[in-house]
Amino acid sequence: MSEEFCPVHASIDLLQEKWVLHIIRALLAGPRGFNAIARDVGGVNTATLAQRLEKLEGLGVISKEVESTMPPRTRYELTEAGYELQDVIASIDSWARKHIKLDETGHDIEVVAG
Amino acid sequence: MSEEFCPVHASIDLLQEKWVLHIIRALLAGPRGFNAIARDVGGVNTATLAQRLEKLEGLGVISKEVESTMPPRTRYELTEAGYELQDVIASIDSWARKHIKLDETGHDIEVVAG
DNA sequence: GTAAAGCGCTTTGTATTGTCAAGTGCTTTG
DNA sequence: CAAAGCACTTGACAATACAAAGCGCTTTAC
Repeated sequence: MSEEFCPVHASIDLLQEKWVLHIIRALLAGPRGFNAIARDVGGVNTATLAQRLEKLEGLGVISKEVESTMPPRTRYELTEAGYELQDVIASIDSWARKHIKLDETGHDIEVVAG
Repeated sequence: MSEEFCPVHASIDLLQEKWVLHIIRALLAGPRGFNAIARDVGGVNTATLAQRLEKLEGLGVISKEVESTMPPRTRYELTEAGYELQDVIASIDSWARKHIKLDETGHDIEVVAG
């Protein structure tokens, strides 16, 4: 019964969680506060974002620093390990620019060979 | 109000959908049938898998070939564009091997600086 | 000098999404 | 000749994400 542990499978499980890649991409541009991440990511709801950030912090991908409680000011940034995810984002970036286009309607996406 | 289109954001939306990266990783090892993908991916339910495959086919990331209807035999494989996602999987792979470990309990994962 | 906007969240419903279990009709393997 | 495998579908259920409102307080904006 022993499912042997596969780190690649585990990290895909992590990265495919909704908003995680978006959050990492946002933080690669530099440290940010809660609402700034929400804006950069676009369309995430704050309850979900709070929970994702908490999880990523617990895992050691990002770190949270409370700079002041009142007025509230928090700083999220990538840890050393988290920062190394830049290669993943970079390869998504170059794939996307080569293969992702808008279709004729302008509403949907298509993947082209180009 | 015009949200300008960002292909990178759009492709993250695609790749973060549950099971998508696992499916692509499985198909990078070669073409496979429906149940073989399910086994490689591990833990996906067939209803969800069917719908993910249909979507990926519609986008042009994978192609489906029905080899015989009875007995049923189908072949899914990556398109040219889909195959180029190997760089994404490869960078996840090398990040994972460097940074993902099991914690002491053996039940949870942790991200280490290493 | 006061109203509005911003900060980092939490809370309460509701909608969307994924899951479980079972089942289909047929062939090949044991 | 029963059991297992193929590629799925269906329907009821559970987990997840959502929108919207609100908190207590400061900093801008008029």
